[in-house]
Amino acid sequence: MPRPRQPRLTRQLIVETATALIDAEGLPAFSTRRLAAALGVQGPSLYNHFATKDEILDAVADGVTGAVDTSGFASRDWAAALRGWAWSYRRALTAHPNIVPYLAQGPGRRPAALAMADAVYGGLVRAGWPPARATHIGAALRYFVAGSALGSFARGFVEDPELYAAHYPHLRQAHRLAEHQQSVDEGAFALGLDALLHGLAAEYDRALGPLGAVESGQSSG
Amino acid sequence: MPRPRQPRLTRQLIVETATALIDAEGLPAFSTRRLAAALGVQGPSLYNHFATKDEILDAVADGVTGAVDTSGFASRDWAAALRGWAWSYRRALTAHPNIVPYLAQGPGRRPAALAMADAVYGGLVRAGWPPARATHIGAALRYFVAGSALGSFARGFVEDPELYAAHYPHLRQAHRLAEHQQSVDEGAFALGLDALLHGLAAEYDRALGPLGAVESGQSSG
DNA sequence: ACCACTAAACTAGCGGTGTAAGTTTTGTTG
DNA sequence: CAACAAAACTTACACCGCTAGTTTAGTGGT
Repeated sequence: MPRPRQPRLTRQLIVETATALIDAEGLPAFSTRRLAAALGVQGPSLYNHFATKDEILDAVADGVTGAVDTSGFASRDWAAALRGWAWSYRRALTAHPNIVPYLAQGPGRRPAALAMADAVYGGLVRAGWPPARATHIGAALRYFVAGSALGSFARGFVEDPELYAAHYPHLRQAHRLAEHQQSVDEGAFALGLDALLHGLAAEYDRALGPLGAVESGQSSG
Repeated sequence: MPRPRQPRLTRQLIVETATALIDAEGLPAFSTRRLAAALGVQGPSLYNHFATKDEILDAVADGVTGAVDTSGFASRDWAAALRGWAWSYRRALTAHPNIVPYLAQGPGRRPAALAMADAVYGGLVRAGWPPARATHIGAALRYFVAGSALGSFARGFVEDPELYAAHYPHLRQAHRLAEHQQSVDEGAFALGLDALLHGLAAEYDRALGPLGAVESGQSSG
């Protein structure tokens, strides 16, 4: 049954199905043959549209990153923009937690990720941060967001609390919290983000003077 | 050639060889057959000592985590202890960057990771942090360290700077820095860690009073 | 209207993977 | 010395990513 009247496969359709499949069954269970089956097609047919499995995963990851909102850098002060970006970034990743391991480790050439980095870097430089500092800040926040989305020890705790209690006495309490895994993760994220931004604000004042350099892209210094 | 006079395989020997192999050739290239070959043995022989490939990887990951130094929590104030731990943690991960993706995504039951979490949590609580806060702080720092070890955009930038310059104007400078990838990563880590600790210190003073609660485990409050 | 060409599916198959099953021999223990 | 466990072996299964070659439906040119 070759060359149907209407193509059954599209890059977009493949990516959407792949995303749904990964969301539903996890990254290890995701294979080209299974993806093809979900599309009603034989395995190798995918290679008419993508050169490699990683290229498909890159497209999926790019779709996830593309949902991140960086508009704050155009309208708000750098700290508020960073905060909004970080939360949006986190939301995008936790919406598709199963591709995060791939996304986090990946160089790859994913336009959305580069566009995001560009927006953050540009916004920080425009706010007066020295270029090198802007690079570091963007990277540090990415580290934090990606790490938080990757998974917590809470997820790793086993069901039986008694099993570890004897060996690791302090974890008794923390262990109980594993039930509220998600809220722990979010609480840790909120706390860490606040601390990071607080520290950055102090650094900003120290390095650039409390007068503030170029505040919002207006009026030079 | 079954059952040699002296066993050729040991759990320890397997883990050591696996670590070396992953360090040398990367995680994707690591397979049970290749590991067995490196040990002068057929593939399935490994299963006399480990039930599954993941169990081997868990052991490797545990070995890496085991090198993290948490002794600071016994001797220094919480902020210094956190700083020392974070750097030690980072050093342990960057010493074996290739298993980090596995380690980061994995819950797994790895005693060293649990011992580490226990030491951090205990140290923070002893310093006066409320238990919930201690959990969050430990998690936030793990997020940051794991994220930073996983990979930076610097590593992801392609060789040809001109290729992206047109599309993402702000990245021109950052792009050049890709050559100094390692120093960028480390700079971002140092900056982020300082900011985090600064923010936490402020929070500590605000929440527990500038007098400090129980400073070093002595003298109740 | 025909013909060449391309696109998009197919089938067949290669080399590799993790691991289960059963075999054989060695070392240890009652 | 017999019985048993341990630790290697061989064989084999189902799956993996991907290549190669085949077949046909649609498309552009004359």
